[in-house]
Amino acid sequence: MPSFSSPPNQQNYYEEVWMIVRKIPRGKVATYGQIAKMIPPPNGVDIEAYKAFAPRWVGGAMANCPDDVPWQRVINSKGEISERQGAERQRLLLEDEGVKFDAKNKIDLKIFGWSGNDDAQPIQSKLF
DNA sequence: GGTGTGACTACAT
DNA sequence: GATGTAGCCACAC
Repeated sequence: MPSFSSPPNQQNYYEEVWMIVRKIPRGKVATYGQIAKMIPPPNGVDIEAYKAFAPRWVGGAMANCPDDVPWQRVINSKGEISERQGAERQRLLLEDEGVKFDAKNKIDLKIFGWSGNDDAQPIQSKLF
């Protein structure tokens, strides 16, 4: 596997990515950039560099994710599945979860996009 | 130690 | 909206 990251720090970063991905509720999807923004850059990494490459690190995390991580819920910023081996299975898994694809095989992030707070469905009577 | 590359994104044209 | 380009990390060869 390519694995453009192996150091302990990066492995730890991977675990953070997986933790967030596991938090994505069924029927919702998140983008690489969205996940990247939820995770602070590792120590020693410039924020600018992180901002530019974090999405790829998330992609690397997905490439090495355990089987219990719903990697299929992680897509690119366009709301489409990044083509690769297994992309077909990814679409099937998402459809099985209730995620709908449009004519262009794209997902409407306005509907299925994950805000990052799965336990805050009621906008009322929550914190604040 | 230079070069290519990877499940990306944002901005410009 | 579809292309093209910049951004700039870590790894394999």
